[in-house]
Amino acid sequence: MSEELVTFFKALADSNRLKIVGLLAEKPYSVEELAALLQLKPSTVSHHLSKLAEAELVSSHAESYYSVYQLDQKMLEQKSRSMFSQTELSSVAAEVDADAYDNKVVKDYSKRDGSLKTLPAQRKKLEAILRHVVKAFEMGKRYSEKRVNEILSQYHEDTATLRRELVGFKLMQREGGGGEYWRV
Amino acid sequence: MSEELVTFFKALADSNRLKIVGLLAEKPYSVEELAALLQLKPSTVSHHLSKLAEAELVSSHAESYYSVYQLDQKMLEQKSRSMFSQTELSSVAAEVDADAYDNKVVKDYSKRDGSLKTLPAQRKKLEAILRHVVKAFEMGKRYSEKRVNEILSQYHEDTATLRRELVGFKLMQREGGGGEYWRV
DNA sequence: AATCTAATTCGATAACCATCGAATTAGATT
DNA sequence: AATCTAATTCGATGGTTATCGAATTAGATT
Repeated sequence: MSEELVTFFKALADSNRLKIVGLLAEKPYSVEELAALLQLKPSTVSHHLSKLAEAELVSSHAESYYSVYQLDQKMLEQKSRSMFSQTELSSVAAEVDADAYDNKVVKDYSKRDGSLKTLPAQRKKLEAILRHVVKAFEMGKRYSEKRVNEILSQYHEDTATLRRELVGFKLMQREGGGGEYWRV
Repeated sequence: MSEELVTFFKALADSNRLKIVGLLAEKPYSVEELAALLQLKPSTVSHHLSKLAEAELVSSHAESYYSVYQLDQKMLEQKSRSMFSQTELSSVAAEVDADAYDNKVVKDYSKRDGSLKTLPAQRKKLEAILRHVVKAFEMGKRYSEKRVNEILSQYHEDTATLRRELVGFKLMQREGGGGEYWRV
């Protein structure tokens, strides 16, 4: 889950919190000192520190009256190294529904009964539609051109175009002369 | 100015924008495609992309109907390398008023007339007060103990403690026998 | 030229969040 | 034990921002 990454960036997406990190990079400070330096109230600084702690960027220990906060340098280095690694980025991308685009195109171009209003002019959208349409054919089964047209006609009257494009986009194949089609 | 850093982190501090970055890491996408994939409206995605562009994380070019956005990998690498460098961190810290802590302590312990309500019990605060008090003495000039007490008395009646602590914290020095003091 | 299509901009709304002050808690000093 | 101090928590408030729908713009296709 990329929740952790969001927490990390949110923690640093505030100028006062960045200043806190900058100060703690020099040496540890108590809440009171930070508040005085940043000219904020202790309660506000406490709030900021809890956000930084949630991202594991700082930790604290008691020291007489004070709770002294220090920067977790390890975390900082680790994050800056791994943050934009290929694995990290693709794990974030993995969270999106890869079919959402096709689904939307199909939805936009379909009528209530499942037939198509029109055939999209744009290649990408046409391809999405064809990926949908081709599901009407069973894998490994052979169809005559007549049967193909019957099936396609439930989507759109222009079965010739659909048939041609399905082959063109290599979603179906046609045997040289016999006029037999199959899904690939 | 750390404004740039804040912009950078703010740009990534949103889960949908992170997903966009994750997707663009694979390949370029149009606004419409991103909107379908994230199940957001194009106007919303446009908004997100403009934030990412402001941080120079993405750029776009027109392509037929679409404006196709791509990730600026250079920027990503550069940022992840320099983000937490010592120079970057200390430049952020440099924006805070280093005297703000002393000023606050002095303010908290001073009455309207400039004299001190009490002497702080905590070392750090006492030190801040002493750094303030010592300014009443000219650099390079010598003072008799009697004169020192006169000057200190405008801050607090316990001149003996003040005098002793000023020497203890090495803000003033005292000649062995003669009883002369000077600021250091 | 007329028409589409996608992108952007704008205004409105709801959710989020930084900040504060007051009240409470935790802990140390006396 | 009583008192003091700093930290935290809580509630309220004002400012920010993610999201949407409508209107507009920019550009390509016909």
